[in-house]
Amino acid sequence: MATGRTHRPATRSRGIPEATVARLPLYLRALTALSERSVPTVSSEELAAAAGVNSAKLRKDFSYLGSYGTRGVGYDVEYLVYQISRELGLTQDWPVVIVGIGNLGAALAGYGGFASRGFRVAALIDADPAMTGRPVAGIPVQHSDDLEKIIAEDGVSIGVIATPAGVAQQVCDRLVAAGVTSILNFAPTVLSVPDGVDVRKVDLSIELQILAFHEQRKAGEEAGADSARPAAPVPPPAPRATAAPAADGGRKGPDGDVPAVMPA
Amino acid sequence: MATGRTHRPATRSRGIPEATVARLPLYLRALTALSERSVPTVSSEELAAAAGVNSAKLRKDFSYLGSYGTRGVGYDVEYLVYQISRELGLTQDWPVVIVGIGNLGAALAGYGGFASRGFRVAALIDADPAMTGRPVAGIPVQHSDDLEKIIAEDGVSIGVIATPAGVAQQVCDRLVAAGVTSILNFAPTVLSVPDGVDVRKVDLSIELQILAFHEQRKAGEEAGADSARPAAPVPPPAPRATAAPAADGGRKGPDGDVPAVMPA
DNA sequence: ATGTCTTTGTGAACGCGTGCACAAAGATGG
DNA sequence: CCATCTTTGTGCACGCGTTCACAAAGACAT
Repeated sequence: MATGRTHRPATRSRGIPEATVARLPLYLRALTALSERSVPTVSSEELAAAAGVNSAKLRKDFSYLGSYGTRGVGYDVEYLVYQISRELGLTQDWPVVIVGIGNLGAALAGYGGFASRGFRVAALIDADPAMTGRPVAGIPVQHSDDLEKIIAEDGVSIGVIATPAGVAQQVCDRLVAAGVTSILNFAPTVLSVPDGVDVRKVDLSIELQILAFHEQRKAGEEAGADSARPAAPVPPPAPRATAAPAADGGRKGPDGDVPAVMPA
Repeated sequence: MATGRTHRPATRSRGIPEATVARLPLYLRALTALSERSVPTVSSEELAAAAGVNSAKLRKDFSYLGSYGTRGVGYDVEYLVYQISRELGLTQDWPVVIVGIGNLGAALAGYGGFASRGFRVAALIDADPAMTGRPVAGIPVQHSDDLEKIIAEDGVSIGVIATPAGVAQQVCDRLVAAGVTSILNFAPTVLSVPDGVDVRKVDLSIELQILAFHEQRKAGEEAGADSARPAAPVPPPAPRATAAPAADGGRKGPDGDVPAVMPA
């Protein structure tokens, strides 16, 4: 799971719960597949199975959008595809910039799932002059000096950050200052942004750590009870005299995280 | 946000809530950064700010692990790093295989965040014979014919799927049959797995779609009220005579999704 | 030793999300 | 036109997660 929204604590935007919004793309994908097989209608049961969710949940989700089903029959596939697309804002074109063209940035640039959903890679941006002009996935990389100009000219409102963690906040600041109001962050850092800007983050290592937790549980289910096998349990240490004030200069935050996503 | 667990509906594993488990890696990252700056202790307030969460939430999260703080002082950084690492199972070595070495698979193979958290890339596997033997991120790619052998020999229990959507379920089945019990799925498909196997998925395009939803809302906040600007609202269509049975052959599911993550 | 000050740990209230179960709606057949 | 059958849409209850607010615990100064 890529996690967390940032601001907008629980403000269900106009009656559509966040949890529902997060599932709409799932339904859309399943519906698109059905559409390509020319299936005219689906029941909530079938569609729920295809999307991997509960059918009651799916019906309730759709009920937030309106009454688009027909009792005794199901949902019209094409119509539902359109309605969900419209609700998600995919009927319009969304120019996107990707900043940080390392391995990950390059993978994102070539990802087919974007274009097919109305997202258009407007520009690839990297700080390395050696990258400038080199085509990645058919798009020439531009230097980060031109970041503001690119965003302004193309009217970009969505930015993807695939830089090393150390520079992610700076990049974020520049994107926001230039007019970007939605950011997808792949750098392992907590970004701070002003109100009105949405941030979603994807941290690959976090997902693995969650899996490891469950894996460990499965392994230790019927084994050694609780005795610490590793060497040093380290008893609760004697606290130092003065608590470190940890004078953090403003909001620069914990940028210097260990590994960078990409050496860019 | 990478989303969703699959099975184990809400079974809080041994008293630690899922939501808390999902945040532990976040705390660990912030603590590691502090540790590298040789900060001896942190208050819940400071650490919460660094991790981007509420301080009360953080304290409650830690309370599930035990009473590791000192009132009036805060938490000992090193000790907490150790405790969280142990809880997440990061004190042991986790061999991981990555299947599907396209752009994304290659990016994952070179991702520094894995090794530093106790994850070791045991093998890279791809179905393309042309890839076999070629080193990616210093690790030679092996052919998928040897998948079962590799998993058995290395005792791999965690698999990463970065293949095109069309083959993800087959790959998943082979991984599970070979003994893998945790899967991180990057392919845009719903994987079906037997009980006891954990699946987490990361869908890049879903994250963007969620951002687009909020972006659209922000844009249309004070504009045209509800009148559909796009061309075809498509009135609720006249339903066909017979509902399509959509005879789905078993659980193969909606594999043929539009774009593949990687042409591998 | 006593008082003050800081910070943890948690009881309790609240809100969101989920899932059950069923009534209403419509299709279909006679 | 009526009966039956399917499937939606939703009222309701329950449980998890979040947040507030505060008492208890310990550090520190005098």
